[in-house]
Amino acid sequence: MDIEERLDLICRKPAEEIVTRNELRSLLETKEHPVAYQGFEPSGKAHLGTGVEAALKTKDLMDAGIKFKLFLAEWHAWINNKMGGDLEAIRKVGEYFQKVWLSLGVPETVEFVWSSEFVDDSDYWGRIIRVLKESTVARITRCLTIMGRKEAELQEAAQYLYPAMQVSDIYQMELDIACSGMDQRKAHMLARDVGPKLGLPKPVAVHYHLLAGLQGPIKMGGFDDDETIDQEISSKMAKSHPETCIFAHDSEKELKEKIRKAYCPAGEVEGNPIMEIVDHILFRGREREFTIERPSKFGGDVTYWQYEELKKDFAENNLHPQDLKNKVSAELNSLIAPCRKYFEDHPEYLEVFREQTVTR
RNA sequence: CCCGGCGUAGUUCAAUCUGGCAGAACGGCGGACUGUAGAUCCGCAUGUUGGUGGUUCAAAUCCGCCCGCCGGGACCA
Repeated sequence: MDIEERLDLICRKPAEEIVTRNELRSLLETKEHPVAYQGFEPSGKAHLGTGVEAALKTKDLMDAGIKFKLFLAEWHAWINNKMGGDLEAIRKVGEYFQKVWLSLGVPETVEFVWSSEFVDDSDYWGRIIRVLKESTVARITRCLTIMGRKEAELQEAAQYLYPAMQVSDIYQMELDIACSGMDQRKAHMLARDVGPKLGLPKPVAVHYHLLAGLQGPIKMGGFDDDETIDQEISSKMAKSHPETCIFAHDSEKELKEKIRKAYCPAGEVEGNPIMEIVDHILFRGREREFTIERPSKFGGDVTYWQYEELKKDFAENNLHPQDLKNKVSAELNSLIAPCRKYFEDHPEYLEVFREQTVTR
């Protein structure tokens, strides 16, 4: 695989923003196996974003020859009051997440890293203090939205530690690339701003699209100054709203019912969660066969090879939402089937969710 | 430890002062309209009023105690 092919693989959808593509190219040119990571707060069940998209993107980078670390940020989850702040439960959810990703195709050679592995390292905390000393309170405050909380929920002083910890994580693991959803970009920008001041390299950032919840667009505001990004974060699929969130191991029945109820206005592509799934999960910018079965009275079966063709037909009302939904249900069903199967065979990993109430 | 505020439907809150059938909005569910969903229209259900004891014909409401959350203060050799 040459550099351009590797570059395309890394930048492939659902990737949405690369900071910067040129830096990524020169990284690939100068380093045989750059190191990347993606961090998560273990909390709640994995869904199409935290499970499927994360696994797809991890696999892309690994296929492109990147050494990949999946980081399970137990302490961050604790600060963010996930799983009731119970580190024991958080750890169990982390083990569950490992199985989700592996079942969805992440190669076994991935490295799992836990934040508890280096929280007793003074270098780690020393770097946090150095990051904080290079940052103003205002700057850190603006980063707090990476925790996915609204202003009213940002009341605890411990939360101010969070962005600096995330920056310190990047250097602790000696990463070249920080990969995450668009909602984490402020942490990576902080690392890119502060790192050089501390004599540390700027990480390349790979940010992927946040899938909308099945309810469609929500205008909440307050997550980003950029209106498009703000809407993307506001509307994202969230485990706290299970009826508009497809979990990585939903039953076929649950999956179909959720898709059936999903917001999907005919002819409207923007803010359409079903179209987002087609674009970012099913096509992902590549050519493939995508055959939609239709009764002959509605035009009979139709095959698309590119998302752009499908998008054009949908926008011109030549493709009805109902027919598209049927296809998306079937595709997603087979995509998540291995994950569902894994937890059918290993139900013990789901026990942690039995007693716990869902936390955001 | 002290002072104050608060605790009511899934959620945000009203009703508390002045005791008299516990309500609204949003959300949810069902139906109509759509070859999906949403929107719209029609209809339905929201509940141990934090717990407990008391006063009263009658308590979400008044009184006692307890629990929890929030804010402030005190303590800090």
